[in-house]
Amino acid sequence: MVNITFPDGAKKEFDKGVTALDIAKSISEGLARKVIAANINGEVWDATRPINEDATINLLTWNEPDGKKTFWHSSAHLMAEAVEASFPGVKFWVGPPLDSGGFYYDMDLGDRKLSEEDLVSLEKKMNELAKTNSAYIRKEMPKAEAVQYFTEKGDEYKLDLLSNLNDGEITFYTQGRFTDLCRGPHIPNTGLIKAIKLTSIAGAYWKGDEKNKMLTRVYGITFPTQKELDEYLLMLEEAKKRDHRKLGKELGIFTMDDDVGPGLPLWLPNGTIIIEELEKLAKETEEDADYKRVVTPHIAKESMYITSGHLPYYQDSMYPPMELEGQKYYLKAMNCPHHHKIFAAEPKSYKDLPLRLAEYGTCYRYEQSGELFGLMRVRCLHMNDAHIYCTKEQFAQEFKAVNDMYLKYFKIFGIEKYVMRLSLHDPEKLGQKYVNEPELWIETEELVRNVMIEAKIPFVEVKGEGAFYGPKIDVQIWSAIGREFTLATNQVDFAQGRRFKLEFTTPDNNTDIPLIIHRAPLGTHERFIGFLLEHYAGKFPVWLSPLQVKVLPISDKFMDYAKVVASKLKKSGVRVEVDDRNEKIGKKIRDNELHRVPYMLVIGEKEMNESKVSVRRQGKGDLGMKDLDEFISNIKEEIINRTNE
RNA sequence: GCCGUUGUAGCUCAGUGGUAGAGCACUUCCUUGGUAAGGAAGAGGUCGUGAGUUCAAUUCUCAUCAACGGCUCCA
Repeated sequence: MVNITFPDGAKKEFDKGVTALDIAKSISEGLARKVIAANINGEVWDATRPINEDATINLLTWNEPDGKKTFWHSSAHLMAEAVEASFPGVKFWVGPPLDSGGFYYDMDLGDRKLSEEDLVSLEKKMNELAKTNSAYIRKEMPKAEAVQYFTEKGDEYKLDLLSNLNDGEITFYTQGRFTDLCRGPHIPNTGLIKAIKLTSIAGAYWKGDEKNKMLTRVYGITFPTQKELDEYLLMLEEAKKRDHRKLGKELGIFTMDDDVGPGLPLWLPNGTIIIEELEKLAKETEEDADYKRVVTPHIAKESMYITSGHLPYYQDSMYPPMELEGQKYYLKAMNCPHHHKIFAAEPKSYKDLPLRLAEYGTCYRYEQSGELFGLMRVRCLHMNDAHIYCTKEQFAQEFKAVNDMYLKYFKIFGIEKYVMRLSLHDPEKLGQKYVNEPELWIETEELVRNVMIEAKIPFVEVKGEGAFYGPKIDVQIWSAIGREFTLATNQVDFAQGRRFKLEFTTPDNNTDIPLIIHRAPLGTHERFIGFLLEHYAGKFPVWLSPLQVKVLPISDKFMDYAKVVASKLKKSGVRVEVDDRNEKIGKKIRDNELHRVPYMLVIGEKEMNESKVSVRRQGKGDLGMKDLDEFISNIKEEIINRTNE
């Protein structure tokens, strides 16, 4: 007998060799039908795997993340079975579930290419195979036997996987006619997979290394019911409507032009208003925090980027140099070297520190063509940049002050869905991707970690995401279609101060090198506005909205009064236009609702006679008649307070 | 940069080996209408670009550019 402990602490005895599925059945048939896998002593197991020792059990269904993952991983196997049936000789690499939902499988199809039609027929095949209710059968295998199996098959990919596994930890899974080397776990049988959608075909480098062969990756998603698949597809449609590329065009925010070049957005008048509002916010905030503004050129000589160390570490991301008078000049990809030169322009004392130099700097980065993505990833960017030069003693407070500034901004914009990431170096890439100062790395990373812990700001740590000159706190966000980006960043730099020979005189009349904080709480205009478009679904709060009020006369009899209203608003500093088209009021409302104009003022006979306006709020409808002066003072307050509605 | 897909009017999209169509937007006219589309007429495209095949190419082939979905890389 084995003792099974349930999540609520209840204990029960079962025969040795009992499975999670048996246990579920002992509770109810309904539950047993829903069980996907089970957490046994903290490890996710097949629901059909015999339990031979006392254990704690947590039955996993579709409602648990691990249940979903198991479901999708098994779906990947089902897809592989369909692929193998359709394309004999195909070799598989790995087929994991995705945190964001669904799964993929990487495969080597030789010279064959998959088309969209292939996906449709594969889906059909998968549905047929699912209906066979084939069990996923687990089998342990000695390493030698496994190696022999794949050697005979000529499967170099699975042999590569096996080379990292030890004897005794190798398992195979078989469902229907498909057998795969797999750690598992899997769902009990294919019949649980009721709704299948293969979403896309893509190339993916083997082991994620661009030097390796490119495999074919097929993405898909599955659900236990058709309804859930339909809902998922609907959700994708909705997400596409939020896409900043679509909204940016509809709302006249930015445009791209082939003659200007890829990744070089042109900011239209509406977008420029948003830029100017953001800069106003940044300048106010930075002035409050005792930053000093500077302005620097867009280019610099090669020698500066040799000094900074950017050329060895960053050259691939910079536009190639132009040669003038025997000198090479680079377009700047970052503002820091220019700012360091400003620091160095005059001798500094400890009394000058912390020195905070701020600039909305224009930078150019030669991003690889395939990486460009609307406004989120571009080649010309305007960075909410500043560099803080401080002593080691001042560092913690300065770094924390930057974090506080982030949080203050995020509150203004109502940004809640983000992850703070402590981005660390990768010791294996010291000297290549990261300056070769192992002790300084550890020391600085600890410094940053402590600031975060003391500030009680939750964060995750990721190795290999640091800047070449030091660790950083990145704010990670997700675009409407689920792509991850760094929105804002707060970086420590222990390297460039020394490289630029930046010094200050200490109280005891010695010299020391400042620590440098690189920070961009509002990231770049490009990415930030791209993000805001999606965050607000185009419905900017009044203070940010390119057009704040549209005056809608019922007919042109009221045009003169409409113009008086508009001119009063304009004099109060409100961005306003009159809809003077020869259209009915319903049409005017519809068009301005679609353009996300926050306030519409309907003007007719009543309003004209009483010096009033009928206020309509975008997305909310008619708010009723108000005195014009009352409306003006309300909206001005909303603008000044940067009310986030 | 790599793999795949796409490229027709300002936007969304039909379509064809014999020099192109719809809806919306736009212009003009009628209409002067009270909270999400009033009516009519009109204008607008050398079908991404370049070459090839053909009597004939927007349609077939190749190249190239760009966008999109991924991979790699990053604010």
